[in-house]
Amino acid sequence: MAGVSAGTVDRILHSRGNVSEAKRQAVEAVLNKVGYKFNIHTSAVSLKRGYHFIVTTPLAGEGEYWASVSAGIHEALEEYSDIQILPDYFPYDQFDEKSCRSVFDTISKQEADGVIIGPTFRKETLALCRKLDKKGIPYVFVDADIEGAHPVASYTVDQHSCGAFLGRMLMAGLHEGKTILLFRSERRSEERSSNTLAREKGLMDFLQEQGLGNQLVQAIVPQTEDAEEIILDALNRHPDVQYAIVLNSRGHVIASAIKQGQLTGKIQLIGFDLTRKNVECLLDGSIAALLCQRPQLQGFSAIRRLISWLLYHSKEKNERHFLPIDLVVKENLPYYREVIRG
Amino acid sequence: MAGVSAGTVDRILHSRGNVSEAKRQAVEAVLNKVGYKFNIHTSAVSLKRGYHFIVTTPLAGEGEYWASVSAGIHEALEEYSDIQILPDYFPYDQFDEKSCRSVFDTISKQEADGVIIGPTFRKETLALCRKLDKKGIPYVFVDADIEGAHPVASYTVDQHSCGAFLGRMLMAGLHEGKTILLFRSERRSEERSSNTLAREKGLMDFLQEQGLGNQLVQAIVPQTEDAEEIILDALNRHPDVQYAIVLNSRGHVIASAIKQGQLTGKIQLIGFDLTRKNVECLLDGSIAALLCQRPQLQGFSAIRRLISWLLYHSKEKNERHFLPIDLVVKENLPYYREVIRG
DNA sequence: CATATTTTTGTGTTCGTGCACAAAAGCAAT
DNA sequence: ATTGCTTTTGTGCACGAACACAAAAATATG
Repeated sequence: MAGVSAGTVDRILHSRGNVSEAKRQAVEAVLNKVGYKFNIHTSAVSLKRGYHFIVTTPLAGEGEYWASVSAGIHEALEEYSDIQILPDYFPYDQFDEKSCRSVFDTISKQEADGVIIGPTFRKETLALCRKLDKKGIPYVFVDADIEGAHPVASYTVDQHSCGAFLGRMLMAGLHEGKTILLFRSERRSEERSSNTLAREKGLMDFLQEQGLGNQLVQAIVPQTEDAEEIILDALNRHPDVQYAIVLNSRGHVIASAIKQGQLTGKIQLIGFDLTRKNVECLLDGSIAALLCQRPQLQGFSAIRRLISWLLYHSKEKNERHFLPIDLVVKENLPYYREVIRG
Repeated sequence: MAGVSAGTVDRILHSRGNVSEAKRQAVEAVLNKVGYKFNIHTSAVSLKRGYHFIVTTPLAGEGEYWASVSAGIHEALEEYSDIQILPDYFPYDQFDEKSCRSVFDTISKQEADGVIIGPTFRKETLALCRKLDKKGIPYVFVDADIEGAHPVASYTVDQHSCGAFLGRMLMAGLHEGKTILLFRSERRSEERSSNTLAREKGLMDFLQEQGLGNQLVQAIVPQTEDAEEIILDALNRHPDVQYAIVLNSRGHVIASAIKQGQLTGKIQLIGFDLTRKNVECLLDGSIAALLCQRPQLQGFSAIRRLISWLLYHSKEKNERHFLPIDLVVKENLPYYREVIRG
């Protein structure tokens, strides 16, 4: 080292103050010259403290979308196992505003070093974020971004592009005089997830642009017991349908109706997300293709970002990361299982 | 700790011997109980040595396939910058066996702690691997695997599935009475890359299976100056062509012929690999879609694996990792740029 | 039994980092 | 110049890991 003691260097690196200007410059010059790089891992060792992370997302059963986010979180904790992190899961019901509110309420009373939020309800999420901002607790969004909040980062997918991507796939395969049947859930517009809405807009915009707008028809999928019957009915009412599409991860519901009606192969079903049920349908041919986000990468990245936020000194906020959109069919499916980095 | 000194634990962890059976068992019991996890980063600090890695792949210009592999290697070195690694690049000419032989010869004379090989020529690669085996130097394959060698791991793509994937995409979009035109390079079969051959087989098998075998015609792309003319000629000779396909990364060559002949939009061109030139064609519409491997992930994973091989104690060989195959079109392209983990 | 040899075990130092505390230097008031 | 206070700087220890070396215990040889 050039001139001073380790203590002084430490004060400079952490900007703890009480350092003379002369020495500061001298040390910084040396740091630059030798290309000093902060070592996050030895730092973690030396800090010898643990971190408490809160993860709040819609509740997910095994094999569902949010379970993959958790899997990514788990992988990151494994990868960074030299940094002691205690994750605490606070799932909420994505169809119940009240559940969300009460869970977020509990969270805002917790002590935490970082929070990962998979947001659904805008108002509730903003309220939580305000409280976290006030406490100075960093948070990261996965799957969706909420405007007006100030997360350290967000890891999402551009759903509008996602819809356009679907549009292109449909356009590429659509035959003369054939139509596309869009299945949508029964819920009112305000109640549908913002992701689904954005996908729909992306799709519609694309089809309009390409002059295919009038080749799309719609059908409603009810939440009731007789859904299958109603789906089959819709399919039969539209004999020209070549493509059936679903903009959320419930494509397998349509798939079972298709299997029921022995329409497999006649109708190409395209859905979203590599959930276990969808994968099964992809394998048996009742779903032709799935558009996928990378939920695991979202979870992985979120943890990674919180760690670097807490341990690094540079603190710039509001990064927006858009992750890739993948197209998965039977042939490339085996290689999409749980891959973050090979 | 329970009973013994740090030195003894150290001897046990490294199986350095000279430890009494009684203490060994006692210590191992404690390690299990407290869930001991080796910390690779502090280990690297205290080892205070650097590692010398050799990277040998076909020579790549900026924006080409192998440049992405290097980018992934670079990212890994950045991520693991607390472990001192000196990479040494030894590119060879992928179309010249002799160049490869002489480069591999040089490599086998070098001192190295690990080697990353992007293989092309089977015989030359096997010769190199034998020498490395003898010296006990670990090596990893990227992009392609060579049978008979004993790499620590390989990070490749299942090219047969890749061809089948392409087949499915073609089948989904092919109209009645239309054909597929496959452009292939002039080289003799033995000289074509094994990846390209495997893709071709995967594609052919799929089309046969689906009864579409007779809808595929072929044309040769020469390496000469008048390639464009010949390509255009082939396209004009086959007025029924809906899809043009190229199984290597030279799709942009066909694309410029298509632009020249003002056939953009009339003929759907599908190629391989997100090289800079191909990306440009994707953006201007002359290429409809690209099937992509994840060269960056290959490079990243290779470095990562060599590090864990050198620093961890468990040493199992011959892992084969098959990475995903992605479909990229204009709409999802922006999100595929240089993503390893967001 | 004493000594030599081998095997087993413990200690001390190192790395990069964080932090508490001690030491030194600077400066003002007496 | 001495005292007291603040600002600046240095020292020592900790963390988990690696390794050289010293110390102690066990065993062999005379």
